Amino acid sequence: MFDTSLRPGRPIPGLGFFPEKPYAKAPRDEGDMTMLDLKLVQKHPELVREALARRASSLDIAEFTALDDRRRELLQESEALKAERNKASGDIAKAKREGGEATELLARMATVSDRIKVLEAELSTIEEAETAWLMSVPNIPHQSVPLGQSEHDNPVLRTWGDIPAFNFEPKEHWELGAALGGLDFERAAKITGSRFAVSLGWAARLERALASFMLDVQTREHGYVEVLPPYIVNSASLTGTSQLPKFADDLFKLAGTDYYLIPTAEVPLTNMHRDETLTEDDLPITYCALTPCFRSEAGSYGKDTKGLIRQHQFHKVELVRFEHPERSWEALDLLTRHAEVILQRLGLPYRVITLCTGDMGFGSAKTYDIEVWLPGQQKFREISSCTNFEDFQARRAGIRFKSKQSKKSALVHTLNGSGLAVGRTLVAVLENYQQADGSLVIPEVLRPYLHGEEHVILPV
RNA sequence: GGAGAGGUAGCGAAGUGGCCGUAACGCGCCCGACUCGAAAUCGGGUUACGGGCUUAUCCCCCGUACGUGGGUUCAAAUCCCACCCUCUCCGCCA
Repeated sequence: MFDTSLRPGRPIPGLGFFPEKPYAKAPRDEGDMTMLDLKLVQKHPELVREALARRASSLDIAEFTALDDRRRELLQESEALKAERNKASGDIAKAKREGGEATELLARMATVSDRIKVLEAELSTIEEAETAWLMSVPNIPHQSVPLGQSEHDNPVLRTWGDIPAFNFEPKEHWELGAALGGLDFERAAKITGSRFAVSLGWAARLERALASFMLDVQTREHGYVEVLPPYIVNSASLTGTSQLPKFADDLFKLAGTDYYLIPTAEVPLTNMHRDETLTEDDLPITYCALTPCFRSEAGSYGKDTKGLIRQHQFHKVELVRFEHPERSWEALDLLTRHAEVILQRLGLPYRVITLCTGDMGFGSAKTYDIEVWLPGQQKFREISSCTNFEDFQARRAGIRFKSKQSKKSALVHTLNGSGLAVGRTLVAVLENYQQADGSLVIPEVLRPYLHGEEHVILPV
């Protein structure tokens, strides 16, 4: 079975946020570091500062604590006034019922109410600033994450399969796909623009077969519940999974609406349980979905301009897990294995790398990337990214669970990973299964999905 | 797109300015009594979040929340405005 010897150490309690209720309690850690996540900032600024430094974040913690001190001040004054007003309200009601007058009280309450309005106006300004600050703080990397500046510092965790030796010069997938009449980039550019592709005939069928195969393995063998979610989501969902507010430029927004095309099924799947309190027995909840993904690819001009590697639209089978905080680290290992199985069955060589602190995603506590070997490029290329967010997304999205004993609610841990990116898998199949005569052999596991087809032959 | 109805605890639902929001009433759920055990019946309990206090996730005190956001008022579930969602009917549509 799987090698489960990988066991990251103790997690650091997450630092995160939350759109509507930014001051929720953090889940209990195994140790004694029970505290509000804000208190993590307040009581252990050195821990947070160090974590931010590791991610090259320039956020100023003093700025935050100043805001928070002011917030408490305002809150306490306005709450005291509200208590007074509530009490006076009862007295006024009583006086009126008894036919009396309460002119003096009414006058004082008018002043009190005005003061409350002033306080609350300032309070909401402060809270806005505080939330903005919190929203821009990346997650704290797990202590097992290697330090590093960029993708060049990501250590290889393991490799699988042998790099194939070709007795001819292997072609790149776009060349092969075009030659075999399955990929048409020129017409896609006419229909839409650059970074789009038309698949036709065998290529379209092969991609559909790959997607079906992936879904079957994940649902039947790994127990994920198949979901067909909306491909369009609102800004609250994107905030929950942390694409917003910081990464709006990477998204396609529908003009005149609050709607966006999904950049990944992670967004609808994770937001399935936004603002819900689950029961402990519900966990883990595991979903998978095949969806198109839409990305603007802003800032990647000139990269991978040819072929299917970097498209504005691609299909992906995504895996999402909602886990008990005590089990999320073994779940990350499991999730990664679930993605790897697909490549193993397809006979595609790959390696797993651990993203270093400088290369991790914004909300990630730890990420493993799976990279498949592409003979045409003579390179390993990312085909899956498996991440444990710990409570980072759960805090923003308000996803809790109630434990039976303590009756207290805590934040769940969320994880996701591609299982796999379908378009890139097609690329890998093309490049790894190409033959000297320019034809393509269909991987055995896909043949049942293709009515037994074994080859794609070069058209005469 | 047009017309109408609605959104209050886990669910159903009452409440139309203060005496009703730890929210009536019913269901569910938890504990107890009765019972050999169960059902039925009877009694009790059962929102979340924030602030303060605190070693503390207990207790206690205070605040907030009736779809969302504004407004009127000393006081809003209740009155006014805008928006969102659900349902019914009509039109249109794959």
